[in-house]
Amino acid sequence: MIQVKKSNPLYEQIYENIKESIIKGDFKSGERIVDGWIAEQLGVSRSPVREAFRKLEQDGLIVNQEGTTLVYKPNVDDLIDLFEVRAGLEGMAIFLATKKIANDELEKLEESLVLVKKAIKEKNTMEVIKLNTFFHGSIIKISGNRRLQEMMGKINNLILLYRNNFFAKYYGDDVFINEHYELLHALKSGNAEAASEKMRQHILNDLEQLKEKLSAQSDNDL
Amino acid sequence: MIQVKKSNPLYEQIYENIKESIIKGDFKSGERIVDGWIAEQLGVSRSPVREAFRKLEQDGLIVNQEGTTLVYKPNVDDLIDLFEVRAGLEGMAIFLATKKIANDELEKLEESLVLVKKAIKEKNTMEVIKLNTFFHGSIIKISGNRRLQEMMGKINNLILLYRNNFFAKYYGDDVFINEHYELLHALKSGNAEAASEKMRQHILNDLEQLKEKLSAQSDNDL
DNA sequence: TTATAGACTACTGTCGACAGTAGTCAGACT
DNA sequence: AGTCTGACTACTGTCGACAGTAGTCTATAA
Repeated sequence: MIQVKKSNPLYEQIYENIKESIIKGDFKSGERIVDGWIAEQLGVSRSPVREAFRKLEQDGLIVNQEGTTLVYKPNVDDLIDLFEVRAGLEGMAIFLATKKIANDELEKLEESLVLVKKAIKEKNTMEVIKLNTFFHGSIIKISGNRRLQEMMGKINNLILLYRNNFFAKYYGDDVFINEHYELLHALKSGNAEAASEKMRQHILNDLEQLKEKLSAQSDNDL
Repeated sequence: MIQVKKSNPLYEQIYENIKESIIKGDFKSGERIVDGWIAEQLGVSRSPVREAFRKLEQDGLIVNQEGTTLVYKPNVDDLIDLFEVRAGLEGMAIFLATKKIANDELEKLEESLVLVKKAIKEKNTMEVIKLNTFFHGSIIKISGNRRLQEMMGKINNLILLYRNNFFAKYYGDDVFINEHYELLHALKSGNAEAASEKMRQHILNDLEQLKEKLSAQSDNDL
């Protein structure tokens, strides 16, 4: 069977492209972006760029303000909202995951916690973030709920945007590792309600720490 | 101060317009829709319609399939996912609401439950649905989390779409009223964790009932 | 009769153009 | 000097046009 890769429409490619640029920080938060500029830069007409804009708008990554469009600029209140939503969704994710997680998946999670302890000792921040993301991401995936995965993807983009702009290297205090162990334990024991409640608390704790950091460096007028 | 209403761009109006048409069922689930048709019908060009499409696509109300676009057709698996997400979000909503609900808001909720009992007795289905929606919607609003409200709005649209297409008159068994009383009680007592857990169970129970109805009338090939 | 090529059709994705508008700047008037 | 007016500019929203393509129908060939 011959397969031909028929490339995605431009507006899709441009959508992905801009999305990445925003998350990476190439387009800065609050900055203005103009369809014409991007069109010119990419050597295409404005139509597909505008269609990409509409998708980004719906993702919340760009905002329309009286005709001009700006890159989404997270503010503290919104960040809190996002974390709370995250707490709700991930709480549900682990609730579901508890009921269907396989042994090898449990082992992988446990391994990642061992690695994280090592990375913390070595002060390897990037590795810590990566493993932390892996831990949360795994549970979301194991939940098996596609909608939930999709929504968490979008939420994480927005939170990431915030972190990239203000706390590039932040990964919370090291208490999270203990909480991760507790989560793992709840997963093992099969107590979905307990796991869910722990996850919510874990994420809300993370939020509290973030808030403290925020008030500590409130010179960043958010 | 003179105020001039500068009307929204066409693509916004068209977006709202189509969204409503889909939810109301004027465009049927799974049906094909073509930008050109809508453009012609509205007497505009295809550009704003296409931009509206991109927004709808991001909402999940329409789906792109190899170049053609179809109205989203809910299937059972997806409905389950949606309900689980709903359970997560509304669980969080009541968790937050518990901590900030005012007395008059509690009273209004209680009133609505009294009215619902009456409506059930009178077999006034529309009224039951309306009050039920009010109960859940109030809690979401009281949570004060704008993101959560927004996301629940979209989820409810998708669920509504399902109901409109398959269970126009369904509102679950009457047990829900007892569960609503329990939720109210948890709200009053200020026990956020308990309220949250109850809400999740309440919604998952609702899902179970829906599933039963589904298998009962499985002639609807979803 | 079935299969195949060719014409026709309808739709998608993209383009370039244009009107309206908000903002900027320079020059004229007080 | 300050401010008002008008020209100029840049951007947004919308339009009509067109190429490419997938699907349908018809007529011809095996």
